[in-house]
Amino acid sequence: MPEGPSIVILRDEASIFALKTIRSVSGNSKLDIERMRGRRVVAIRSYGKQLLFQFTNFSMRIHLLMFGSYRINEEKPASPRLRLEFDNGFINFYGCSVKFIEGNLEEAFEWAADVMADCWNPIKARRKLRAQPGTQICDALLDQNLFAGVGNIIKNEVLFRALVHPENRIGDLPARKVAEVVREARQYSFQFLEWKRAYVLKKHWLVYKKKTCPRCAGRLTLAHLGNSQRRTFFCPRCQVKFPGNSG
DNA sequence: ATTCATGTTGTGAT
DNA sequence: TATCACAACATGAA
Repeated sequence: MPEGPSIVILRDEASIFALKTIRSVSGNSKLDIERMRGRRVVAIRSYGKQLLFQFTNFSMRIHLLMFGSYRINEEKPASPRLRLEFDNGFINFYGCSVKFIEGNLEEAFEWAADVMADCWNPIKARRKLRAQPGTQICDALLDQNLFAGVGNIIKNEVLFRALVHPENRIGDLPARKVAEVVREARQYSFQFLEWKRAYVLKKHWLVYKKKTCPRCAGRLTLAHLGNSQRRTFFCPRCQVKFPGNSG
């Protein structure tokens, strides 16, 4: 479920509750979720992997983590962490993290860092990457301050599409390659969104959970790489490792 | 049946 | 003080 494009789909589905008033609140969240009762939803937004219900002086943030789920106008046999009821229906969230964000939402996030956002700023992303030459590119793609919304599937697919070996340090990549990774991060995320909407995402994976390189037909490598130690699928033949200058 | 994974946060140790 | 390893949460697929 929960990489940026999936949250965009959730946001769109939840948008039937934008500008509506919350009539009833329940759930097993330990927070003071009652504070939302009677309040009007000013906007339903997303930032990276987070869904946001914006109210007048605060916002409520849902993060589905790895296995969180939701239902709109539909029950499922589990107790919701949070349930919001409106005049036109309800939404349930399960197994997720709920948080309140006080004050102005505009200042709460760097909106231009969200790969799905209209205001996504690739130049800023490149500048931030350049500022950390020692970081491995596989870690950089998962850094939500650099690429909010990019998760492990997108990471793997982007690196393959750009033909970049995951263990390259940013400082060893030619500027053109850095730009390509940034461009692919945005482009593939939207491709992911379209395929997910059409329920055909998985069949379009080129390396994630795959065994064979679609380009050279060689065996793909699976390793837990980078600081994050997340699963990384890559073709050791097609994805280039650029030489560092320290040897 | 058991293990693992599309993710993040908090805690306690070092 | 900073960094790090680990636990916790939750659920479906292999």
